Amino acid sequence: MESRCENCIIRQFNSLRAMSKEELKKVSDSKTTKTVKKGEPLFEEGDKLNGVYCVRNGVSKLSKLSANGKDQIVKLATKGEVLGQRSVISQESTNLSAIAVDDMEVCFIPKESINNTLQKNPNFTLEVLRHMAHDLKEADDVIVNISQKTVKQRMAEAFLYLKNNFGEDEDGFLSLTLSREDISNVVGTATESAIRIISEFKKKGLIHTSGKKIGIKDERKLLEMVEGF
Amino acid sequence: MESRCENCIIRQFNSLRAMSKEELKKVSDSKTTKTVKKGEPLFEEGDKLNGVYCVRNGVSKLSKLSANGKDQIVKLATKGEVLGQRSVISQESTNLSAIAVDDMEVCFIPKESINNTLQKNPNFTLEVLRHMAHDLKEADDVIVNISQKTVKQRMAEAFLYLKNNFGEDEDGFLSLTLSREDISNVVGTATESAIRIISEFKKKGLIHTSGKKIGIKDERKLLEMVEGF
DNA sequence: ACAATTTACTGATAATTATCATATTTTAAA
DNA sequence: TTTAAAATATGATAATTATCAGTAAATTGT
Repeated sequence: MESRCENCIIRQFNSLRAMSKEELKKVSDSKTTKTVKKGEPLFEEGDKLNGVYCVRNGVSKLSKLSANGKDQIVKLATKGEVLGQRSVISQESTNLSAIAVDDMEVCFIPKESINNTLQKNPNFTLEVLRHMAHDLKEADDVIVNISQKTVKQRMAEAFLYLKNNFGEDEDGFLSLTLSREDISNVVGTATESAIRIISEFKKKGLIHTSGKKIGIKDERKLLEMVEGF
Repeated sequence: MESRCENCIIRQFNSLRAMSKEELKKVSDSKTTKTVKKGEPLFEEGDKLNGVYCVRNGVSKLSKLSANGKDQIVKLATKGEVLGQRSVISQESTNLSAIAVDDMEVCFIPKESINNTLQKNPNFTLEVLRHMAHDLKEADDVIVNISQKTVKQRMAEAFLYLKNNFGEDEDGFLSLTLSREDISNVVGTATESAIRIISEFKKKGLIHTSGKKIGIKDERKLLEMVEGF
């Protein structure tokens, strides 16, 4: 496993690619590598972050606790994504928790390295800005989806999203296996409702399951459902 | 009315304050001032923007059309806010429409001025980044609110939001008067449902109305409702 | 000032979604 | 391996919210 940022392929997927060689060296010297086990937090809502986390492996859910005690998952972050940027940039405590959905391997980069580069390298700043602009656009889409689509449509969308972003295994199941509760927290519905819809989709031949694993059977019909047919 | 950016107070509220004198002069020379009448669009979903709009006066709703034909209002932008930034930065067409809720006065700043400064002035880029980080955080809050709160709670929240962000007039009505439909599009519900809840709040003495104007009567109870009591 | 149009409102009802209760299966721990 | 705990599943029911139909009020243009 390569341990120098200069040679890390992961970098190509995030804003760190806009750093200069020297900047990367500094980052690499200051970074630490951590493993986080499934279910453990990288950080929690309200924490003040002393740096960002670059995901090398595994998946993390970014979620926010609501007043009624339910979590809402706002994003699923995987290989190449940088977590905690927003908090470091705005120098506020995070509004989200990051919890490992898989076993993860992450690099922790102290905020000093980031802030330094932000102030000196406009290319890097611009790259971060582009990423954040993209995230914001996605967030707008999520808002519209949640408020204008039915739970059934959002469930269908969630499965397609999981397929497109995390792929399938050899047996045709979604590579990322979420608990029913996590699924309901992505979709923004009660766990029982999510389970019920999974059963319904199964009966209709849209998906198949095996334990908690879910596979997509009829992508077209799922897509039609999202579109509202 | 001052027409040079260098002397414009509005600037203090947005990222333009991080521009240098020379940069501001260039912006000022290239900008054009427009008035937009109530109901008219600044730009529409899918447009490619050739610049950003700095709001001098009035309020604009930023909304996105959903598949079922309803608009979702994602943000209400007022004096000092810069619209279209995201689109210009990511060089994509906008995902949102901006429509005047009031008569507006805006300055249009061609994207060249912005892009130039973004590449040369890290302070400016960082400032824009901070703003975007803030917007993203707010978007997360909206997501959690919509998915975890009831329509009634979101209505209560919307009224408090309008009071806190746009204030009240001499008679105790919210300064920003939205149509019932716009309110429902902010909250993410059917117009009839919004109207029904307004009637209910009125009966309970939480608000009072006069025509389409709405005033807050019992802020505390509204707050309690938002919190879930 | 008046007709035309849009917006606001109300009731009845249907559809969607959440909640509670409980059974079953799976997973983890002793 | 057995037991306990957690996750999944399903039914019954209640609560919430949307939709449709229709009336009243307000706004706009002439």
